[in-house]
Amino acid sequence: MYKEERQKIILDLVDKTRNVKVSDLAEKFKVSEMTIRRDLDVLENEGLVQKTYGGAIAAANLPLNNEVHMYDRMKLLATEKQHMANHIARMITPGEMIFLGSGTTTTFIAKALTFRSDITVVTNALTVMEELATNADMTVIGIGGFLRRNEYSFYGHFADSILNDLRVDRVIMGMRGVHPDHGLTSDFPQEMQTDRRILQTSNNVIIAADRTKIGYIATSVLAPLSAAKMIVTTAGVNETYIQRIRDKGIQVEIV
Amino acid sequence: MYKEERQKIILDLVDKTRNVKVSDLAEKFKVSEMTIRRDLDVLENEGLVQKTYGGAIAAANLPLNNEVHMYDRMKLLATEKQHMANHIARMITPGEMIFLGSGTTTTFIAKALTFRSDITVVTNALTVMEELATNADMTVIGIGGFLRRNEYSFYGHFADSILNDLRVDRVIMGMRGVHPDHGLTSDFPQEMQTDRRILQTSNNVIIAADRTKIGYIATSVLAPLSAAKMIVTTAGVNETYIQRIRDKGIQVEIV
DNA sequence: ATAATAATGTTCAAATATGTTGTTTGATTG
DNA sequence: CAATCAAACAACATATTTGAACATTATTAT
Repeated sequence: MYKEERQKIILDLVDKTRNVKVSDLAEKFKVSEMTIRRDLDVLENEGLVQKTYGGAIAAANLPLNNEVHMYDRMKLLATEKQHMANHIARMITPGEMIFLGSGTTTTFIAKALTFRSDITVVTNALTVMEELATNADMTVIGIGGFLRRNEYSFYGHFADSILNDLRVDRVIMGMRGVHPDHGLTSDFPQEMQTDRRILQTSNNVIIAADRTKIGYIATSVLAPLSAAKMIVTTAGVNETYIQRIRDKGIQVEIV
Repeated sequence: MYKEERQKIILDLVDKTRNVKVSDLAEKFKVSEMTIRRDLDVLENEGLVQKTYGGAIAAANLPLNNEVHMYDRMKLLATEKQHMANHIARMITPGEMIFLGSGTTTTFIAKALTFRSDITVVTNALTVMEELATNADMTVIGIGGFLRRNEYSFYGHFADSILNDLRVDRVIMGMRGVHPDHGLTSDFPQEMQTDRRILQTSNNVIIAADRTKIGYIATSVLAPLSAAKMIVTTAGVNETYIQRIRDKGIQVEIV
């Protein structure tokens, strides 16, 4: 792995978790802590993260004149996700009952669905519930359970028991890692059981995963790739992975 | 958590609530009070807060943004409910597992509980989930179900089935009507079943009902008064009703 | 292949974050 | 206003992290 890749992944992690540890990263990438520090130095100089004693957090403030790059990147990432979201939202036909998972993209999808009153949305994402509670008027079913704070999602056996009784036309969820051989993986083992149940509530599963997630292998294996019917990702994705995923009979759309 | 994050959160809190206590912060972040003082020193040196004896307040020179105004205005309008909320919040002892229903007052209670990491909160209120997801760190269990939009609550048989498996130390909920003879009544028949289950999850039920609710009879009869252990209401309430409620052995507190 | 360059690893003294203790300072109340 | 008690602080203790300097390994160019 090149240091550029590593740094990109670190940046993604910081964006997502808001806080990383040097020791964790060193272990994760199997490099010395010194190397991680040097990576963080680079990222800090580009204004992308803020180093702390022991690790780093997301950059404190918006870029100054010379660092417009970062702003553009953020905007671009947001636009890409927005794009994916709109694309997926257009697939949903009147009368459908869909499940929406947690994550930025699915929240965008919820936003795109607010004017649709002819569908039913089931979700375990607090952000989706909020969006649809205030700005929409379709039927919304929330999945209860334990609150997972940094993801704003609900999981655990209470969630599972509701999911047991549900069957939906379509499942739409994000995924931390999508790999041709290792399948669908996530970062939070505690939510594994719940995520698996979600996948089982329909055989029409759409995975929304931007290009950084394709080829990535996270810690918890949720299901083989065949659990998904379609992967929606963003431009610039590694084509080799895409080919191998398509070879497995999974539809892939790049938007 | 890094000190930078902690300081950021402290700053947010100061902005939001106008004043923080060293002891509360130390407990919330599980660090020593000395550490909090050092954090406040940093923030004070940056001109972001002003230290006081026992805590800190927002820096005097900071322009009051709309949000703060809004908060203050809300607080002013809802002083009575705020009062009730604080009163009830103080009853909750460490280690307790409580149920919080939906409504303005219970949302205020949630706000008052954000500092408490030693309790578990079960709720069917979207507003409570939001509040506790962003500003607190105790265990939160959400009750799923159908979303009731104008009340931001969840109800229905999915909710019921989770409630079936739960038993809490204390139930705190609002009530549309509280009458000595007609008992506890609500306005939304569809939620009746769920509300009844909620009442059954503990025999320590506290009803928060401002003075306008006492003596009122709404359309759906949920339970006789004896389902409640205590009614908390506001000054100016009709004393005749209060007497008759007390005669039934229900504790009444007027705050 | 060999040299040149870049990336990464290693070591260790200095720096940092936090806790602890004993003392001082400030607020409150009879 | 003195007594009292909680809060603040200074000073020290400790565990962890850092970064400069140098060593080693990988990559690229000649």
